[in-house]
Amino acid sequence: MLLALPVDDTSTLPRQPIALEGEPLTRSCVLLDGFACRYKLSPDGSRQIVSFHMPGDLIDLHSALLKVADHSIAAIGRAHVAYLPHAVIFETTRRYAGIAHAFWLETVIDGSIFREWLLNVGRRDAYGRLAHLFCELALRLDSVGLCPNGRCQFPVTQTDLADATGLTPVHVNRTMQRLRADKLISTHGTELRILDWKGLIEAGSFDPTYLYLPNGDARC
Amino acid sequence: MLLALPVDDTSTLPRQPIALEGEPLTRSCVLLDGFACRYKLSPDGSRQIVSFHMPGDLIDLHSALLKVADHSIAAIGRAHVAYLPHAVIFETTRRYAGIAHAFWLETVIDGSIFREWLLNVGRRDAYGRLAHLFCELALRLDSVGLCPNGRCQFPVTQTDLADATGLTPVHVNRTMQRLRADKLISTHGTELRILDWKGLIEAGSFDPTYLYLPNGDARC
DNA sequence: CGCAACATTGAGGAGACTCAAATTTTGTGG
DNA sequence: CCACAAAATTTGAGTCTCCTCAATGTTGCG
Repeated sequence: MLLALPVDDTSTLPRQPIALEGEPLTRSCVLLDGFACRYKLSPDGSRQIVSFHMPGDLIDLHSALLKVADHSIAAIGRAHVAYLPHAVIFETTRRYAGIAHAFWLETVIDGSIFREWLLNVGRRDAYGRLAHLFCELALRLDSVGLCPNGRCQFPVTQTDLADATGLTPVHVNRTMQRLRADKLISTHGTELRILDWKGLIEAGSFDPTYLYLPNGDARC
Repeated sequence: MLLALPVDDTSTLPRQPIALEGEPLTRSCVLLDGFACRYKLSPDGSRQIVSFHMPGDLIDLHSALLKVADHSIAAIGRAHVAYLPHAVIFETTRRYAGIAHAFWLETVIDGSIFREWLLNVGRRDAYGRLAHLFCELALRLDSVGLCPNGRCQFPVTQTDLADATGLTPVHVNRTMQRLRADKLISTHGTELRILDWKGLIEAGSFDPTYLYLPNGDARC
């Protein structure tokens, strides 16, 4: 549905920024293929990833209402993106109330995920944080058919995971070793496997309600 | 403007929950007077406050699009709230495109603040986290005239601050003593005073852009 | 005046960090 | 298909921020 709208451009990117904090905003990004993340930089140089995105995600729809970006977007691994001009978004919402509603809902769910991340970073230890994050990502991937049998392509590095969970890469590494030793997950190159859904959900005290997935929570 | 809409009810509350996670949603809350916060509970009982609210805030506008609440709302100290039925919200957005746009923008800014909080909790130490939080709250209060000369009524307890910053009350206490010793803030009962705006902004590496305040950032 | 909530203090422990180096994997070009 | 460089992962040792537990002041309110 989204792709039926006239998009501005399409491009492939290795691991580069797609949009930068502080830039004026004229269009939103649709992720066609690969992974991406949004992140903020603190003045001292450390990075906080605030969301991960997978194929089909309209990454920064909210930018349509803002003049300046408060965060950056970067590809993780290789990615394809399309650009949706804000003018198109507004024209569409003006014409179709249903789509306007859907866009608003998208923004609302975005906020719900941020709240859950806040709980994750603020109140869980490293083991729980990573378990929770893997639950979320695997479930979201599964909901678009990209995680059959608990296996998915997962180009996210341990440094990325550290920046998303508020930990250091070293500690992420040691914690993932525990997750593997406990037979909750395994990694083979860039492939991630969920070995024990139930255990992972418990380790991360994961409840998928906040994702508001249409097809529900088959795995939970 | 908002208060010209027909509201459902009004009530005063000591420190009780106004809305609970998991409840079905039929109306949104407008805070008329006092302070409130939104929070999530993790299964092990710890609490993460995800936002603070001050008079005039439409606290959970986003709930209009959701069937179930993913968080709770509680008053901090005494508070007055009005309830805005979702039906009224939808009728209004259907009739007035400008208000629909304003509502969506409200949701978008809400998300921007969550992203900044994620950076705060994930990437700053206790001293910076509290400094940043005080900057945000004082500036938001100032923008509605509730923090003249850097003084404001501030009924938020140290336990609340701990739940908002991902720290423990004990550590918040010790850190606030440092903020006071460094002459950045002072407290007198429930009154909070910003003694050194510049110092506080630097300590919290605070940049108010993410708040998208209409009247700008007089203090920064 | 007395209870309850809040703020403060102390001592000890643990999770996470820093720094630095080694090892493995990945990607690229010859 | 191999060699090399760059990136990512892994390991080790030592440190520090922040946490836990527990007790003691302090303030607000009925």
